[in-house]
Amino acid sequence: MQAIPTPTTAPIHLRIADDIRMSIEAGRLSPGDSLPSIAQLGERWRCSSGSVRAAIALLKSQGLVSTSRGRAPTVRQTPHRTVRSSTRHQVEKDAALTTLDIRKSTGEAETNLGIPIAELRFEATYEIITAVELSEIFDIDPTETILKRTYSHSTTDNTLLSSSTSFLPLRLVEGNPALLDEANEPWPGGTMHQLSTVGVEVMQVKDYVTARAASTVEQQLWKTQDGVPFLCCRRISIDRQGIVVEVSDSVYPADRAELEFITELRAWSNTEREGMN
Amino acid sequence: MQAIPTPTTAPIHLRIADDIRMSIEAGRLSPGDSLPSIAQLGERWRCSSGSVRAAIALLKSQGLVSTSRGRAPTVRQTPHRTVRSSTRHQVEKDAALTTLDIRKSTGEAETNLGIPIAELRFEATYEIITAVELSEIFDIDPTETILKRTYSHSTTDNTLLSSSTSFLPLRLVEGNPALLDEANEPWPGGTMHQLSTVGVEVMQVKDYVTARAASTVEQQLWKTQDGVPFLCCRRISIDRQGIVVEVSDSVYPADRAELEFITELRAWSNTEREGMN
DNA sequence: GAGTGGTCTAGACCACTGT
DNA sequence: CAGTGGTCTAGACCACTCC
Repeated sequence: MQAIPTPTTAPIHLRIADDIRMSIEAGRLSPGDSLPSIAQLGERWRCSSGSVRAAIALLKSQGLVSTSRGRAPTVRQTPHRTVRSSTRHQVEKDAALTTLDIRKSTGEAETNLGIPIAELRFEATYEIITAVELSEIFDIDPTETILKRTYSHSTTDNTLLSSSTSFLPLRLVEGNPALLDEANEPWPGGTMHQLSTVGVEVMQVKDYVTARAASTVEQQLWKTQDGVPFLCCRRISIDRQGIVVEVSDSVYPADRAELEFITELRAWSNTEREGMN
Repeated sequence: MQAIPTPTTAPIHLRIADDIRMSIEAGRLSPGDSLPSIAQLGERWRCSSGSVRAAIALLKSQGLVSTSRGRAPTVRQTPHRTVRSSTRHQVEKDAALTTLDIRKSTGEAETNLGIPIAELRFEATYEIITAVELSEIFDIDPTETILKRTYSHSTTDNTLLSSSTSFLPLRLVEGNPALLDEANEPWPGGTMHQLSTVGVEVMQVKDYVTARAASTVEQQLWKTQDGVPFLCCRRISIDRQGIVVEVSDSVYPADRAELEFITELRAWSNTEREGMN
């Protein structure tokens, strides 16, 4: 990550972008500050506006700069990241066996996204599909049926705030018809309680995290800026018998989200500790 | 994520990009396939090559398409993702109290990046800094000293394969002078064993994961393509007394890495389970 | 209304790939 | 060598912001 000076033989738009990037990293430009206008940069670097635009476009795709019509480019303001913790798994499990009131209130704590509830829209859609690619992960036949549930929260002006998809083998949940009706959402206590109604206790949760660039549609739905990637999280829930009972996919705009995972380690025994060094 | 048709009033480069994206998502174009050349697309859409270039640039920044000089653009091949599991934390802790031979071999298993060892270059650099922004997380004075250690693996042709930075309060480790000499790296057994030599047992590890777009320098160092974001992982290790003993930052190109975190849940007691319904 | 960025064009030159 | 993408220019028109 050392500072390799951009060679003077490099394309002009890369040299311009590098110069601006260095100004930002050195603190000569702070978040919110305006850059020189494209025309001014073109004069300073003695090049056409097209080359300056290419430089600005690069910085936008790297998340360093924002632009909008009629205003000079600005150094991007990064929003605060909300932490989502894996401790929710245990909290939800603990709440699953409590009263309706407690389940309701823990659910509300979870969906607190810093927006007044009145301006929040919740949506849940149920659909029955065949396993196909999910058959491997559930270890079932590709022709078996699966309940696919999609959840989202958005503001009243249609900005997505959360989005996830959950898959449950239909055979597992059809014992309780209430679990097949999306009108029962939001279900107090969430999936952990839903599964408890058909005798399933989740003992282990595996989270798989990666990231990818945003598509144009995602940028519109979440109202994210250029250069903001998405975190993709696949959660696999496993029951007492080691059977995969739920698979859930979530996405988070990476400029607003941070995922916390806590690993408790087994203590060294005293005899081991004595032999240390 | 539904298919909103791009309006015919939208800029031409967005319509072109959307059309190509739909062809890829519908499977009419498979990874590795060539797209029409920029000139051909310009004829088909009756627009200048500049607009087609803008469309292709957008698809590149979204990770869908690759280009290189002299060849038509192609649908990008996604490399396989290597899983890095949080179970390593326990494995390293268990190994810390074993023999030198076992510690060496578990270390080798960890650094197996699918590259012959002979073509792998390991680098470790030690440096002593003052805490400044890290003082809060370590709960120490900003003027206290910290051992900063940077690690990297690269191929013989200078492509980064792994990169991480570790911070240890100097006061914690200066009891063992061997811990202050980078010539002792790679240390068999890693940080867990190093800490054991000064009587520290890590009981809890917290991982914080987010992502951001790649900078130009990172793209060169890791030889990643446009549109590949980086996963950023901050690991905080906590000892028996609840004190933060290590902070470690790692980055991973998101097209090659997937992080696994396993959460074991406490069982419901039998009396609780009987009340289920 | 002056200044800004966004879109688009037509054309030039260069570097690289394949045959 | 023909065809490809990468860089760069000069200029046009439009949409938007701010004074």
